[in-house]
Amino acid sequence: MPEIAEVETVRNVLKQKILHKKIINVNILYPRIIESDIEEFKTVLVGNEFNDILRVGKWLIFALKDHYLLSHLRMEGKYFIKNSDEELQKHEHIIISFADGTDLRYHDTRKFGRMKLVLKKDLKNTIEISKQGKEPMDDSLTSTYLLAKFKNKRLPIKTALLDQEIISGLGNIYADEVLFAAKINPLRVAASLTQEECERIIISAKEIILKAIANGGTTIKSYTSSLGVTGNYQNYLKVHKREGKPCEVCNNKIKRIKVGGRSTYFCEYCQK
DNA sequence: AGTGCGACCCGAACGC
DNA sequence: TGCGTTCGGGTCGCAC
Repeated sequence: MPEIAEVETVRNVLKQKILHKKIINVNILYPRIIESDIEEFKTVLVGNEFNDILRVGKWLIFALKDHYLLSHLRMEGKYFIKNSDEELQKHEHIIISFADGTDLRYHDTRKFGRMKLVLKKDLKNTIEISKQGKEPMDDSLTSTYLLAKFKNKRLPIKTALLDQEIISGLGNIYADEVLFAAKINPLRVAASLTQEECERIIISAKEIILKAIANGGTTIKSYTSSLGVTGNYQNYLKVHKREGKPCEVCNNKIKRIKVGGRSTYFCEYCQK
């Protein structure tokens, strides 16, 4: 599933491929992905061009003339660049055609991804963007900030790490990896964490996310990177999808449990 | 306000 | 083999 590192990888690759190309057609095969009015969506895009691609948390933000196109990949959203004469594949739901004979195709097996248009001046007030918390690589993500956010949270720290309003961009894979690196049990009540433990979470999150971005993200069963880019970070995962395998630190078996309805992998000896 | 859970989807994994 | 069932996972909306 695309988390912050995967979205950043997609952003970097797309920036090399689609900027400043004139959009000549938009074909919407599965309208529910688009939360804006469908006709307005087409009208705004056709004749327009992408000038830049930004990112906030897991949201990709395509800059148009007066609008931003927000795109969330959820679990399985991918973008492909193909020649316009190539046959449509199953699960290609949104086709944006450029004047140079290529397409940007949005592919989403589960149809969970979402897109919407906002006026540029409204971006910061858009609920999806304004609610995002601090990103792992943001210097203003401090232990004091985390401590305050966790103060009234009675839920497990694992669940709190998935809350995009606290830390923006972590998903199920990196939340497990961060807790392992920080040596914190995923079931600990968020409000019980000390400032020192919050510090360890931040240090681990920065390290893991930066390394994941440097490696093009993680390629696992449910998320094969698009655009021919294959991430390598799966080679560095310490706990995720490693149930029953030995912990690299203490050699005990990695456990898998459910936390807040989500699969959670951890080492019960290293993470207290 | 914080928390928990079903809904949204469909391919893969599983059970028989 | 082949069929039916269950599971997963980010986020939202709703109930408590």
